[in-house]
Amino acid sequence: MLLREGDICRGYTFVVSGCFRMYAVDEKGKEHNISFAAENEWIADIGSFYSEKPSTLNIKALESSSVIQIEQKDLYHLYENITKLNRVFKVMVENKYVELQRHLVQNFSSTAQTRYLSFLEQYPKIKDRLSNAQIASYLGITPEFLSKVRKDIMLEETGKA
Amino acid sequence: MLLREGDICRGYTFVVSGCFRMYAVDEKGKEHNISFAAENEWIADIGSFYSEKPSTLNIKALESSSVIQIEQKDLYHLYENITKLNRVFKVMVENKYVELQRHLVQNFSSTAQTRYLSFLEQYPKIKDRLSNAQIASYLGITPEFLSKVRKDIMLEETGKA
DNA sequence: TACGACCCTTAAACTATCTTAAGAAATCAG
DNA sequence: CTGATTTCTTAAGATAGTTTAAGGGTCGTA
Repeated sequence: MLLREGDICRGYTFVVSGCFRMYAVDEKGKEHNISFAAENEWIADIGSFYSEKPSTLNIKALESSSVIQIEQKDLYHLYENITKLNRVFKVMVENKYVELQRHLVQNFSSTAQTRYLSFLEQYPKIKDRLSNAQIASYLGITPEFLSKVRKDIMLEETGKA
Repeated sequence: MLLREGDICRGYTFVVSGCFRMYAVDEKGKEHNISFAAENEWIADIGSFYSEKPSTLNIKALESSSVIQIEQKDLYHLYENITKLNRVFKVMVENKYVELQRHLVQNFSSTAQTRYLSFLEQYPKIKDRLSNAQIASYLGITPEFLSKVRKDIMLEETGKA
């Protein structure tokens, strides 16, 4: 468990090996995955990190993982000394922002099947390592319905071929 | 029309009077509202602004409005001279980020009725100025269904009272 | 080898939301 | 004030997704 709801996100985490998910818990106690991070990716609650306010999200390992954490003060220190690094993180934040917007729009513009297909494209590395429940939570559907979606896709493919 | 999909968002807009919406257009041509801005609020595609990459969003007036636009170079110039301003914009970006996350989670954790009720709380100023179609687009439902949601809420209230 | 735990799939019944179509209400131009 | 245009509501039928429950596969453990 890297981050718990209510705590302030005090560092960026670089995933060396393994896999993490960032998720929110709603009023009914259900968990909703917002994003994943596997090898060579960064993860953090950017909102909490930069505002230094308590996070509403959780970050948790899905496999036994090893990570490198960079803390706020060290990062800011590096920012000052390495101008390029500043830009790297800036671009990363921008990308996460745009990704979040895309996720939102896609979530109310397309059907679960379409969302699943674009999930497969977007996360080719981890799609086979995640349980059905994790993927379904990211897509905003139940694991049972994900099963059906997969079946329908298979039927369509074999039907066409 | 303040920003058109494909253009780079080159400035922040401060709404003096009137009202704007920021929206995305999906593959089927449907429009999905992401956020609104009325008097004394700022609006911009933050992703495009800071990355200087083409926007995937549009910003359009809902009423005849008057605005003040601050351009990139002027803003960066002000950043250097007024340290406090830097912080003001930083906080604004953080808040928008968190709002976007909340919108996403809420969208797949709660029913249309719940979402509508929290929309009313969140946008008390503009809730009466927006057409049904605009509100429905923000909630991710059809205007017809919004009608029904409203009716159901009324029925529940009178039923209880 | 067998057993239990866990996850994935299937199916049936149910619910939320969409689509279509029509009528009622509000807005606007002449 | 009247007709035209747009927006809002209502209702019926269709679809997407959920819930519940049951059965099958896989894997670790005794």
